[in-house]
Amino acid sequence: MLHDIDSLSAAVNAGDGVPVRQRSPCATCHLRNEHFCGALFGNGADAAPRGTSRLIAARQNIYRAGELTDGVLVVCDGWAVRFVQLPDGRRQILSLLLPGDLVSPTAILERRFTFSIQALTAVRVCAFPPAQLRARILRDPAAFELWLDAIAGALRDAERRLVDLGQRTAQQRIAALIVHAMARREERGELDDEEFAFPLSQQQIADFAGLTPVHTCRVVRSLRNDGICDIGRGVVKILDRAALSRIGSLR
Amino acid sequence: MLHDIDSLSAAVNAGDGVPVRQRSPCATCHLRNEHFCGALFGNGADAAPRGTSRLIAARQNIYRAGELTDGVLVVCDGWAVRFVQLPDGRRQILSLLLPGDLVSPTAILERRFTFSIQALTAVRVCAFPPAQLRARILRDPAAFELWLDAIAGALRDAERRLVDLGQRTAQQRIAALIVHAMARREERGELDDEEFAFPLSQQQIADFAGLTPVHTCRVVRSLRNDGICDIGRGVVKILDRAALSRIGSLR
DNA sequence: CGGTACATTGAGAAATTTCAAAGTTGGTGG
DNA sequence: CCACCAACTTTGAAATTTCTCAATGTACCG
Repeated sequence: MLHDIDSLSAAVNAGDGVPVRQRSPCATCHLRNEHFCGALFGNGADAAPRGTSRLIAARQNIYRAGELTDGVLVVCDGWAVRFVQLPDGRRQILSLLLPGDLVSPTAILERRFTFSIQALTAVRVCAFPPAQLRARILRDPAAFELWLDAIAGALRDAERRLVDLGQRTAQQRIAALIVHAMARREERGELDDEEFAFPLSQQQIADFAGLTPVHTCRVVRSLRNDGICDIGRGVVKILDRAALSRIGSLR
Repeated sequence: MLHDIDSLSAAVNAGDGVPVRQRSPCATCHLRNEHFCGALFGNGADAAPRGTSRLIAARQNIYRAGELTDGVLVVCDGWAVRFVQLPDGRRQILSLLLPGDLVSPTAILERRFTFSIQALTAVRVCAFPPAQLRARILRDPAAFELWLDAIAGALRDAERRLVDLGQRTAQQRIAALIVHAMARREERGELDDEEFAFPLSQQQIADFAGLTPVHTCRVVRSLRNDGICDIGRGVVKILDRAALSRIGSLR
C-alpha cells in the first residue's frame, strides 16, 4: 500500500496540484471486487453506475462543508479524514477514510454536508451519480441491503466514537485509534507487520481524539516510553500488541 | 405532556411493575398522524404494520444490550434514554428518546444492540414487526425515503454529539442538552413556556455529557447562579434564553 | 418514621490546556 | 550540496478543568 501511495503522489504532482479528472477507471480498479465498488457499482451488471475519479494531493481538501458534492464519493486510494471545523478554528475528526470507504452513506439523500474532507496522503476518490445509485437501491434488494448495512455501520461507528470521547482517557483514545487502524489493515488482508503506515500528524491525532496537540505529544511519548507503540514519521511500530489492545480496544 | 406522564404512571402502577401488553392501540394514539406512526405505520393504508404496545415504569429498562428485541420500537409517551454500559459500570447516554422517536432506525436490520434503553418517566413504547416494515419500505418509495431520513438524522445527531463531546466544555455540553430539549419541545408545538418538564437526574445529565455527577452538580449550580437556567426537581426554568443558547447551541 | 435515592459541599489529586520557546524534519531552490 | 523555510515535534511551567473521595444535607415514598 505504501508504494501505491507513492506512485499516486507522483501522479498528483505531475498534475501540479490541480485535481485530475478521469472517466470511470473502475474497470481496472483494484477495489472493484471488494466493498461497494464491487457489490454495488459494478461487475458487469447492466446498469451499473459509472463514476468519475479525481486525484487530490496530500493536505488538500477533497470537500468543503456546505458546498455541493459532485456525487457519492468513494475513496479509492490513500487516507483521508472527515472532520467538522468549528468557528474558533478547532477541528473534530469524525472518521478516518481508507481505501474502499464510502465517504457518507447519506449522500444519496443530501448533496451538502456539515463536515469537510481532507486528504492525508495523495488520494484518489471516485464520484458516482446519486440518482443512479438511488434507483439501483430501490430496484435491487441486495443493493438496498448493502446500503442499509453501510449506514448502520456508520451509525455504529459514530456511536462507538461517542462513547470513546465521553468516557475514556486521552491515552485510551489514542490507543483506540491505533487499534482501529490496525484492525482496518488486517481486515483488508495486508501484511500483519509490527510496523505500518500511519500518516496522521500529532495535530490530526489530537483532532481525532478531542485533545490538544501538546497533550497528544506527551501521550504519544508515554506510549513510546512504556514500550506499547511508537507513533511517528508517518508510521507506527507496535511494540506490545497485547498491552496496546488492552488499553485501546473499546468495551 | 406532564399530565400525560402522570396518568401513564397511574396505569403502570396499576400493572404493578409487570410490563402491560396491549394489541395495537395505534388507532387511538395521539401520535398516529405525526412522525413515523403516521407516515410509516398507518393511516388506513391497506397493509399498515400493526404494533404491540408496552408500558414501562420509570427507571425500568425497556431493553437490555445483547438481548433480542421484540421489534422496531417507537416511544409513544414519556422520556427514555439510549445508553451504553461500560464494564466498569459507567454509562454513556447516546440519545434522549422523546414521544414519537424511533428507537433505532437500524432495527430493521438487526435485532440485537450494544446499547440499552431505560425509561426516565413512565413510558409507553410500541413494537412493530421488522419484516413487515422492511417489506413496506421496499414496496413504497415514500416509506423508503422516510426511513433513509430517519437513519440520516440519527447519524447526523450522533456526529453532532461526537463534536460536542470532543470539543466543548462541561458547561457548554450541559447547556446544549437543555437547548436540545427545548428545541424538541418547540418542534412538537408545546407551550413555549419558561419552565418545562426535564426528568433527568444529575447522574443522568452527567452520563449524557460524559461528566462526573459531582462536577455536573457544580456546573448546574453555576448555571443557576449565573442566572442562565435552573435545572432541578424534574423541571428546568429558562432564566436567560439568549445566554443559554449562546452557550449551548452547537456551531 | 425510616429509608433510599438524589443533591450538595469541601479538599486535594489528576488530567488536560495554555502559552511560549526551542529543537527536528523534510522538501525546495540556489 | 547547502541553506533555508515551513510544518511538525518536543519541552517546561503554570493555569484550568475535571475527577475522586468522603461526608453531609434533602426530598420523596411506602
